Amino acid sequence: MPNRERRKYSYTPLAEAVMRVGQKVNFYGVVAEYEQPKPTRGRDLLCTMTVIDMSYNSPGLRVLFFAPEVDMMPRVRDLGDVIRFHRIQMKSHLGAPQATGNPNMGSSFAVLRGCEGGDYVPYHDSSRSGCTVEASDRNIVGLLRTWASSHPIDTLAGTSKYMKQIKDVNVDSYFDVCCKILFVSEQGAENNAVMYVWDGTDASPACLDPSDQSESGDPGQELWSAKQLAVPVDVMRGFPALGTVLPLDPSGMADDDFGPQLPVAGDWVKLRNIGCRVRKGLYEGVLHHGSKIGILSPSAQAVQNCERAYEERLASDALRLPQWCPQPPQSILVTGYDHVKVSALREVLTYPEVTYKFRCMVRVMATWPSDVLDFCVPKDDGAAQPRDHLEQGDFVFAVRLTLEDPTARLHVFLYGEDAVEFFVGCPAANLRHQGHTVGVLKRKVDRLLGVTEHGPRNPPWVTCCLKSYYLDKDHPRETRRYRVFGTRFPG
DNA sequence: TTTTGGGG
Repeated sequence: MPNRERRKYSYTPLAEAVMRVGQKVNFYGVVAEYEQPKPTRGRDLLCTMTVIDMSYNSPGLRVLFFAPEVDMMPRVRDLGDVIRFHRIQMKSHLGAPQATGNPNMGSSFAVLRGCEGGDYVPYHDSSRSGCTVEASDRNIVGLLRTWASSHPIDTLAGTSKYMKQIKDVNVDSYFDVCCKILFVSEQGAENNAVMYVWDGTDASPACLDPSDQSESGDPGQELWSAKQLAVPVDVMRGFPALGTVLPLDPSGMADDDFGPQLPVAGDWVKLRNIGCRVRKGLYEGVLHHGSKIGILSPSAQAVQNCERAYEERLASDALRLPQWCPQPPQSILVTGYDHVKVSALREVLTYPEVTYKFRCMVRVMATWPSDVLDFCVPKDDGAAQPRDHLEQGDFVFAVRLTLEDPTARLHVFLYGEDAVEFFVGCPAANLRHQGHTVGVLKRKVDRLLGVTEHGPRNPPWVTCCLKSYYLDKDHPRETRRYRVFGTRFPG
């Protein structure tokens, strides 16, 4: 544009910018923290970030950028990327400098990759006609890239007094968590997405929330027997084998039309200021208006720590066990296959072969039927006769157990001879005529379910063997079922 | 035009 005078911008080092409270400034910076656009109580969306440069490396400058639409605010892909702002307002908040931008007051931005040797074309900018990058701009960007390559930006990310791992979450307080997004589902008529997040650790067994009580007379069994996660098995197959997958409800962050800008599967994020609740005996993360979704680089220390710890877990027989089961593990159930590696229930659920055998460390959350009186049913060939005319030998155990470990819940069947072996000394019978057997069964089942005189149930960790099978050989995966075998409850 | 949120 030789015949038009080009506006010349001067860029202020951050150390100087923070001295110019009340003025509008232009600056370049390296993004050290970035939180996704989210709704505000006002008309605009807000995205926040911390930028640094060689003059102002720590703690960096907080930038708040408001805009009515997501596309009008900087969409930073990775920490360490370079950002340029024009006409951004310097302010002070509680003694700390901060900058606010808003297209309404003429603010504009351009974001470029942060890696050395990268090009000088912004991958996102606010100008309709494309923004200008001159030789002086390339110089600044190059200097920042070189400087950033020798200054890990990671020091800020992943540390706060609120930081928790998934194994330590509880309903009592708000917290932060660094985690990987495994899956984001659209579901329900409200089109509410659910995010499923993971950090390689195991959530503790949740106490049944009093507000989570079922209204039926059944003491909570129905809740406990609910299957987990509305995640298709094919999706779950892509999940890591171990570690809790925590569902996260972002709807509390929404404001009328806008939800938060959600990350996608595979991203690592730092969730800030989130809560937790218990639904059907399982933890669920909850975002609220004050929550934030910050991005993390795969190279971030927090991410590396998660991945390294997880690799260690995978490789160690002892660390593979649920993190909340007693060490060394003890079990009131006995299996004959103690040398066999323990599988997590997610591995059982996603195993590629449909007929297979596993050993698991689980808790028995519920039985169905819930009354041991109904544990035995007439065999098929006797079903036509009145129940009272049947011989004892005409009955068979048919019980469904809900098993839980930190990775999944699973319905398994305890049937026939496997059940007779399991209950040791309690043959199948018309239990309505077998008071003694019923008493023995009831005591065993109560111990399995962790029933106590008063207070919430707390099922003990037990080892058990499972085998998978199918009902229809033409559709083995669709009709896969699981049975307990090779497992005894002596005493 | 000047909010919103501003780490808790």
